[in-house]
Amino acid sequence: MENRDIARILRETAQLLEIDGAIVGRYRSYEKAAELIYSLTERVDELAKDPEKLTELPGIGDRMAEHIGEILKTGDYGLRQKLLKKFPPTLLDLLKLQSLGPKKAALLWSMFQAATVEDVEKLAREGKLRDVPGFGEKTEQNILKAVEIFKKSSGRYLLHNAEAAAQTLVAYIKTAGKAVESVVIAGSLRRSKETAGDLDLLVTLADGCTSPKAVESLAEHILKYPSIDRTLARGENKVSFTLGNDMQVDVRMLDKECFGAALIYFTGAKEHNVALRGRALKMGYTLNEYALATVKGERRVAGKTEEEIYAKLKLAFIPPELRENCGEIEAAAEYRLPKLVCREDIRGDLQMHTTASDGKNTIEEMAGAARAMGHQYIAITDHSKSLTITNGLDEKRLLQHLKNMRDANARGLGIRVLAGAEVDILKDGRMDYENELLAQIDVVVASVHSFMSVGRAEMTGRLLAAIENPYTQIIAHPTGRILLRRDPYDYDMEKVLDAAAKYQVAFECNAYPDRLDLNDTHLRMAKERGVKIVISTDSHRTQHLEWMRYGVQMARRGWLEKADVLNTLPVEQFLSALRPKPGAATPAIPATKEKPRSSAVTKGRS
DNA sequence: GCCGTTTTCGGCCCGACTGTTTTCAGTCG
Repeated sequence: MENRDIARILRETAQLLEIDGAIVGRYRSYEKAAELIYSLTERVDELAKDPEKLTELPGIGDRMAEHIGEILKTGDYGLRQKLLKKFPPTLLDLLKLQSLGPKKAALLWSMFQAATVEDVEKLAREGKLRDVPGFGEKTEQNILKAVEIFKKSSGRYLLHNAEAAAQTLVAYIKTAGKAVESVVIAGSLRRSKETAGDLDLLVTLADGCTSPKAVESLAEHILKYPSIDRTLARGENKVSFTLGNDMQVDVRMLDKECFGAALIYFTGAKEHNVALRGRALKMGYTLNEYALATVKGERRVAGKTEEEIYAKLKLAFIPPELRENCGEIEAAAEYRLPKLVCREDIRGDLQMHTTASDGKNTIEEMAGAARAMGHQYIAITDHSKSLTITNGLDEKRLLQHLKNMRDANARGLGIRVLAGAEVDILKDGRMDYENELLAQIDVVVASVHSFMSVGRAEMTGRLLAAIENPYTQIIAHPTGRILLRRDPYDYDMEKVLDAAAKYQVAFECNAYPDRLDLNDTHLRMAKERGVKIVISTDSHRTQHLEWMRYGVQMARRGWLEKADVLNTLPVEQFLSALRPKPGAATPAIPATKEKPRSSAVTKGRS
């Protein structure tokens, strides 16, 4: 059983308990257990073989360990089933509606047996909600709006779209003039999470501009932003609104003395903040968005910078990408946080397409753009023959394309061009080209593009077969997810990564903003097994090469260091670090048998 | 249900804001 399934059962139990009116602490312990398990890199079913291991986890006691045991054994949990006899499962959907929480949902159920979003919408349209205790006309309207948003969007946005929206807004807020000291993007965007649900902006006020009146006029300015659709809240130091695409924006305006505390607070993740506050309390401090202060006497201890707050909490500075309460606080306490890979470490890009298949630019154009970005090498990896929709290359065209890439490289483009290919992994796990041909490709990138729903066992076998093929060097976009549109393929990631480690096959961290694949958890799993990562953009035009930074951000979220990422190496070292081809000549001993092939490679490498 | 250099009981992160109330519960991040 996967951790996420266990976490889901516990989370639903927590929500049902809250609807049922359980005391705060009880449902929170289920919530905390769910969050912990969701973010764990070790498998809970493995850990649970030794019950002591489970109770060593923070927030898991004897009782919770028993419950987890029950979930692993039966696939479900008795208390959850019992609560689902009392409340229908669709009631949990209601919690996704803005302004409707567990208390109000429970009330609607008890008064009207309303259990679905449609039920609630009907009640609101009929004007029946306004008379419910604790509701009113305004709440009724808010619920109708929430239903509308619920129906038409997933409520999340791709990282690069959210970033573009945020930057435009930041530039606008800065036009307020001298009242604004700084405007920074916080929230999940600062953590580089692959999708954002909303934008969090932090505005610090310049000296002499902190009076209520000055803040009021700044809020006025912000709310005149032309793309605003609806103002949600307007208080003394906070404004919230939605943009035309329903993206919610929260802006907090604070004194610059609070900057560090506020930035930690608004960067999150919520779970990280909760854990930090817990640590603060144990040390006799209390932490909020204004400062770190002593519990007794409320003496201010820190607040101006994030660094000083982490330092007072006896923690190393935690980079935003790691702030998910996934072990980063423990690591920071022992000063063993990873030194994360950064964009400047990257020397090459190992997946991109040209006009030979479905790309928009030529070999020379891609090479020129990559050189201009400072890359030292690229692999051009057009699609293979089975992927007809992309104009995939058959054997004859591939041979010609390999020659074209090598010729272009030989002409000297100021960047090393490796003659690669993105080869389809067929339904039965065979590769789309015969080994004889694969042997002639400098960098063999393998990936799945078809039959994505074959089932877990078959998909696992398929990837294992691909990895066992001696010519496979990199597995590209390994889970196949398309963010907000397509789920990852289902397969046994542990098993497949173990095989990748055994056969020295690298996994890709695909930087294409719709993919960002592998995700953070899988990257950590790969790192733990010693599987090396290649960050590639999967560019289909020159502009896409810039997306490398999203791949690096994802790699950082996966705790990767420079040494974990192969394309931080100079080209010769990179090639040596890839899985060696069968019978390939080592640099010292030329293999006469392989002469035609190795001479081609040698030429390519010149 | 978890947990302890205040505690084996009684808390559980913390504050802003709204909308309904007439001093505060619920929701949200």
